[in-house]
Amino acid sequence: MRIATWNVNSLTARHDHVLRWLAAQADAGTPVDVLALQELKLTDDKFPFEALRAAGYEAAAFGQKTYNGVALLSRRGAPRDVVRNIPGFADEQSRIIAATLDAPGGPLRVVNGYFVNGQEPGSEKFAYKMKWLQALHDWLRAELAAHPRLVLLGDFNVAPEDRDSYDPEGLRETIHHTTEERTHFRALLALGLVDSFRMFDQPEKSYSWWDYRMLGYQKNRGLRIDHILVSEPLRVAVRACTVDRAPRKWEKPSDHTPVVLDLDA
DNA sequence: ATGACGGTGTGGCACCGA
Repeated sequence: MRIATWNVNSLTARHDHVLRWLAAQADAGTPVDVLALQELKLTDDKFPFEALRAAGYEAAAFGQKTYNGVALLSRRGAPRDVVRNIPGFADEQSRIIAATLDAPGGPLRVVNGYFVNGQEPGSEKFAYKMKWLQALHDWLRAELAAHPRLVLLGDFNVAPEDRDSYDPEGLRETIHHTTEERTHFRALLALGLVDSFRMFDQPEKSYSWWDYRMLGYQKNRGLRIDHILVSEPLRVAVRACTVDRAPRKWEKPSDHTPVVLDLDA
């Protein structure tokens, strides 16, 4: 069971990359079972359900015009019991889609999030980020109680530790690096979630996002802000978690690249 | 302190992302 997350920075612009990457994974003998997408930047009437079905995936989408938007793709049947955004938290922006998906070891609850960016500490957007993170935390407590086999993944817009940033000193207490954001990240772990990437030895300077500007990717000036967290009952089933940098090298890439979880469940 | 790059929209640039 392979589960991946990818912020595509417009599904319209990255439609071919998504299909190409899924096909490449299948050709390599390691097909992706579930793919969580963020930053679709399109409305649901423009979502490519048919093209994905032809590629073997059923999808649930939650889009909006121009900004945000999330989707879950599954090659093991249609997503069930779909929840859009955080229940009880009024939000104009499409940032969460959760669903139950079939896996060999039983159903999995998958929560896909495009977390708020927050722009700058002290700004209104940062305040929104803090409120959103608190609401997510409070809702996940109940979601975990109802669904012990849970995966939380997506673009968290938080670099959890210094080693998740190319310049932790120079960027100290700037966006993605603030103590407040990192405290929220640890609060999610305290609910009983594990950062699957850090269950394993990883190459130093492993990132999932690189700025388009100033040769960010070529210089490996990146951040690890895309994460896959698993609930405690799933921990023993985790086989690997890796960053696949291949699509970041393709022509007109997203600034994010996929993170992949290999789960024996 | 600013802009660099890229996507979107109904534009002649501005806004947003991270």
